Amino acid sequence: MTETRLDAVKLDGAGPVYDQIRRAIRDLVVSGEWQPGTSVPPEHALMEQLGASRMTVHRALVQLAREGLIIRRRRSGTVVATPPASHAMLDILSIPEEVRQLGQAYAYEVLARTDGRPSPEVAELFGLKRSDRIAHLLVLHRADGRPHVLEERVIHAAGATGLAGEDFAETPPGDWLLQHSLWSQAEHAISAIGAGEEQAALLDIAVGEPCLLVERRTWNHSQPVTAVRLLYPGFRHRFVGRFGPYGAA
Amino acid sequence: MTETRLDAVKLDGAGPVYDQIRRAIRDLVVSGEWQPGTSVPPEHALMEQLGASRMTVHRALVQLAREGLIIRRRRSGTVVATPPASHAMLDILSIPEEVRQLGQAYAYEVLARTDGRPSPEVAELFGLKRSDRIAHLLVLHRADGRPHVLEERVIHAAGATGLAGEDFAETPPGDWLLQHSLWSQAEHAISAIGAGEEQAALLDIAVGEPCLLVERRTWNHSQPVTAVRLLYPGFRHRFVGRFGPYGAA
DNA sequence: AGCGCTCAATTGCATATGCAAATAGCACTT
DNA sequence: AAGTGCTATTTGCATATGCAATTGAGCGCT
Repeated sequence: MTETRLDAVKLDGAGPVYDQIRRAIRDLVVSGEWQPGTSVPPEHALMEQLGASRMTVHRALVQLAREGLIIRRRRSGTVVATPPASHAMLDILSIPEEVRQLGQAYAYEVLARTDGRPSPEVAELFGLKRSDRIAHLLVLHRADGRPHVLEERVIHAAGATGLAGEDFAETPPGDWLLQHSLWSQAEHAISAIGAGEEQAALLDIAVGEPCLLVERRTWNHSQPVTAVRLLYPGFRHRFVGRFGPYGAA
Repeated sequence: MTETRLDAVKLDGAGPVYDQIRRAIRDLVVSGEWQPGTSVPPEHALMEQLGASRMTVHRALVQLAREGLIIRRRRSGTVVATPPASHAMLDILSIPEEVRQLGQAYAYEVLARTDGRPSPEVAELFGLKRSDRIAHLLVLHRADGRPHVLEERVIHAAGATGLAGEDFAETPPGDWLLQHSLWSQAEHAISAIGAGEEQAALLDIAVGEPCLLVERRTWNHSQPVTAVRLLYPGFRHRFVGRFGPYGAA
């Protein structure tokens, strides 16, 4: 349990004190400066460091805990939570996991990879400079041997450390990115489209067969990280969500 | 601004006091007993009624406000919020709104309506008894005159007051239900499917054209309210969502 | 009627204080 | 080694208190 640097918590004087504290700590967490697993200073320490009462510090920490950024336990103290990227989001992000949860055998092949500069279309789509270095991948995921989803992905080298030396033989790029990149923003778009010729061949379906197209782009503090297009044969996939009128259940 | 009944707030003695208060008021709101717009008793009143300190009452109310169930303003007091069903959820629920936000003219036709008992399939799909009374509707929504989405809907009469006397001439059923029913749970499923013959004719597209199928079922405290299948021509629709690793942005 | 002023109701925030509950770590025993 | 119990640390909860900020409502003046 590594220690965190206490003097890293700095207030900005804007708004209520408890909220300054909350934002200060939140920023340290989401920026990665306080890594998951490191322990947050106890209320007494923050109280002295910041010159606020314990209840005020408490209020900030309680709120952060409710937001899931930190985990608090009596006596053992407060630690930075491991980001839900590897939990809640995993359902959507990790295809191997998705397939295994269906009780099917997972496998994948990297069909193509090109490293270099983005084409004009890719640069446009993603807001990249033509001079940025990227990797362009085409991956086919299989469930019980049958084609499950076709993945076309662009990875921005600057956002993923160790990209050049990785051949994705062990881990498909989506899962690899979970380990080797950070993201703060994501955008999803879902639409329906007919399979093109090449796509149909790879997915082993008829040309024009309806498919779900999931497009996802992720950024880390406005720097692009990756963009992906996932093409699912439509008839055997559904995306399901449950919620109540006041939010997810 | 109607008044709320103060003695309706009852604690159950389970867990922290602030949370008992929070749940007590939340239940009054989500059950509809405290209607949107009615004013919640001020902190002092609750404090006396419940024998808790103001800060404790305050804590419960602040949390409810953050959850969006109530709205608090100094001096004017606290009122029950109008359910986000007509706000956040509206984006998805109200097709007229969706079309108008695209800057297109909205129109709709009720193509068919049957009132009676559910067929075995409908009963199965929805967990209804064969003896329940339902309405079965087929509605076509148009944007700028062109078919926009095809809606097939089942409404459980017991969950929607005034269903029998409503002909949906003024308001399409989805929007009408927002006014005349409550829901506490919803489930969405999105998939891709090719248009069938009848569907293609109605939507004015080719048979087999890829479409987005959105299926939604809603319940009110485990009692079915409505189920709907929305069929969107795929090429001109996308569902977009944005979020960060710690939740929606 | 309209305008501006004051007053008081109500929520927002922060502090100080005390006790309760959980438990990590340690000393001690078996 | 394994259990057993004590103690100190840390968070959780509730209270009492005081002041600040906002603003609806009434009042008085023109």
